[in-house]
Formats: sequence, structure tokens, C-alpha cells
Amino acid sequence: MSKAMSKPAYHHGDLESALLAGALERVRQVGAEKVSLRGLAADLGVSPSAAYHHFPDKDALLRAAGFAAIDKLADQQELALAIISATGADGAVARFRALGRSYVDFALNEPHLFRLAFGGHCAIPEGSENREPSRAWTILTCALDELVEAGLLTTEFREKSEILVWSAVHGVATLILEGQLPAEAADELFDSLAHMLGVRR
Amino acid sequence: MSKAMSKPAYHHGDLESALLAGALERVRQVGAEKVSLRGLAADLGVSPSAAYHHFPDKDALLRAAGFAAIDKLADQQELALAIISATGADGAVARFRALGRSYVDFALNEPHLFRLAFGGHCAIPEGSENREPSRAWTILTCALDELVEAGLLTTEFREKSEILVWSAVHGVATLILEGQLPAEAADELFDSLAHMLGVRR
DNA sequence: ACGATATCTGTACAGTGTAAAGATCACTCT
DNA sequence: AGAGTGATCTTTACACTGTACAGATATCGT
Repeated sequence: MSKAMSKPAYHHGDLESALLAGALERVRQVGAEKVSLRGLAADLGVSPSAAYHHFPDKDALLRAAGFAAIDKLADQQELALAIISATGADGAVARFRALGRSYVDFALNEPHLFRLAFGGHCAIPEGSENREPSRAWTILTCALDELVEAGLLTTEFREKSEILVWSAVHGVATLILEGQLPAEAADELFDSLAHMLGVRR
Repeated sequence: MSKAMSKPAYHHGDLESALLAGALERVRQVGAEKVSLRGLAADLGVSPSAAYHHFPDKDALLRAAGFAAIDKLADQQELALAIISATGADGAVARFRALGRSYVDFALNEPHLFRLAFGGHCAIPEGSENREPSRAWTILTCALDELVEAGLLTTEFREKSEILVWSAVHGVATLILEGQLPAEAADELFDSLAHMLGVRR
């Protein structure tokens, strides 16, 4: 009943989390389409088909790794928020900007993880009414709430801003990543957003 | 010296464009990671390794197909512009909105092509100074010019809008496609953009 | 007409995902 | 404690993949 708790178990330890961690790291290094289940199993000292007792598919393993990557992105965003707070940079605008920066930095520093997360492997199960908002979403809404509290953003305009901001930041990250926009585009975008939000009376 | 011009050539016709068209169609139907070079060759009545006289790699073929997909997207945008013009909808805003719609419609109607185009297969060769702007870019800038001419967009704000608008539309398309945003998010985004641009004095 | 060259075939190999059946260990129940 | 149960892993095997290499074949320039 206990799964993947502590390190020593019996045959291997616990393969499930080892597979997940290994897959995540391998994707991080060489990209999702170049990781082989067999190679991963070999590195873990386990037989080629051992993984099938923990994941129905290679795709299922990669999907799990993709969700872990999404989580890593959220971690990094929270870390960026913590850092900017410690730095003492006052404004809610600074925090807001730091969020955007950390998002595109993640995309550029970990392109394989970013593509794994948003490249079709982690599509949501389709009929999902009870979809809890993703961590990225809640982090974003909190930052927007701060802007509203600071009087920098109209309440009426706030709700519309959610989708706009997330889409813009995500879009610029992927477009830079795929070479469709130069790297400087990110800062220009942040300028536009700040100008656009901060200028509201 | 002539490559891939007219239909009848000698052994097969011209394999190069047949391979490209076949790859594009197969990706369209089942997704890039499920097309096999061998299966494609078999369907074309050709030996397994025939493709290697036209493309150095399977990846090279897929990359070529990806660029074709990008072109298809641009085609669809121009078609959307033509339609909205014929409809007689007056404003530059309507044209602008039609562009956005066609972009996310393409992503949702042809998810596999969209992912092929922006999923890492078509990254730009890195050191590209003389990068001519993509068709999507020029189409977008033209639409923005129209908005400026119509007096709906400040010239000062226009330049910043380019990156913002493209990023936002591309972002919302991929986020919807990956299930991170509901389909209605696209229209809400367009509202935000229209509000944001049109409201400028 | 005749080489030169581009195009395609045949064969082969290493590597892949995964299905099926058997082995091995931890744990539970009496 | 001892037997059985179920989870975990191994072995073996199969169909399939991308692609290298050595020839065959048809086309074109001269």
C-alpha cells in the first residue's frame, strides 16, 4: 500500500520513482525523442521490460516526466518570487516582471523539459470539468492580485489580464525557443506588458 | 540541376516532393512521432532506403515538412484575410481579429502540423543574422499598419505591439491545444487585445 | 555511342518498444 | 512458523525501426 516512500525496498529499491527521475534527467539532457526505455533500464541495472510493471507505456512514463517538468517550472517561478522579495525590490511590478523572466528563462535553459511539458505529451484528459487550476495559473493570479492591491491594475481589467499575460509570456518563450523571435523579444514584451498594465489610471 | 520540377521523371517521378507531401499528410493524420520512413517508402512503392538520396535524415524530411506546415499556416491566414475582406466587414479591427482566429483555428484543427511546426523540429540554424522575417511576421505587421492608418493604434505603441500580439496569439493557441486553457480563452484574449489596442487615444 | 552521374534496390545490422511466461522475493494469514 | 499469494523482476522472443553499404539501372551531357 505504501508506494515509493523510502529508499530501500526489496528487489531494486523502488523502480517507479527511479524510472521517473531517470527519464526526467535523460529528457533534460538529450530530449524526449532520444531517450530509450531500454537504455534507461540498463542504466538502472534492470531488465528491458521491468518498467512495464510501473507504467503501461513508454508514453505514460514520459507523460509523468512531463508533469514533473511542469512542476519544476512552477518551482522555479516560486523561487524567483522568493529571490525578488529577498532582494528588497519593492514594487509589485518587479515581482510581476520576475515571474515572466523566470518563465522564459526556464524555457531557454531547459528547452527539452519545456518541450516535453508543452509538446503534446501532457495533454489534459479531454473531459475534465473538475480541472483544478495549474500551479502556474494560481501563481499568476496571485501576482495580478498584488498589482490590483497596489492600485496599478483596474479590477475590471484584471480578469482579462490573466489569459493575456500568461499567453503572451508562454508565447514569447516558445517563439524564442524555436528561433522565430530573437532573445531580446522577451524584455520588449515585458516592457509592453508593464506599460500596458501600469499605465492604467 | 533541375530538381523536383514537373511530374514525370524517370524512376519514380520525383521522389523528393512525393516524400515531402507524404510525410506532411502522414504527420497531419497521426502525428510526427508515429510516421515511419519505411512505411512511407512502402506506400510510395519504393525501397526502404530510397529516401536517403533526397534527405540526409528522417529528421531532415520532418523538418522540411515542418516548414511546409508553417507555410500552410501562413496560407490559411492570408485566406482568412481574403474572406473577411470579401465579407465586407469594414474595420481594420475585424481583419485583425480574423487573423488571430485563423491562427488558433489552425492550431486546433491541425494539432499535429502545429506541433511539428513549433515543436523543435524547425528551429532556426542558430547563427542567422540575415534572417528574413517569416510570413506570419509580415502578415502581422501589415495588419498592424492598417490599424495605425485607421487611427486605432498609436505609432509609438505599434512597434511594441508586434511582439506582444504574436506572442499572445501563439501562446493562447498552444495553451489551449495542450489543455492548459479552455477553448473560450481565445475569444477572451481577442477581446483583451482589441480593448487594449482600440482604447488607445 | 559512351562514360558519368543521379536515382533506386537489396541486404544487413544494431537498436527499439513491448508481449508472454516463468522466476524470485516480501508479506499476510492461519 | 510455514504455506500461499501477489507484487516485482527476468528471460526470451517478435515485429519493427532508422540507416549504412554495395550494387543495379536508367538518364543525360558530350
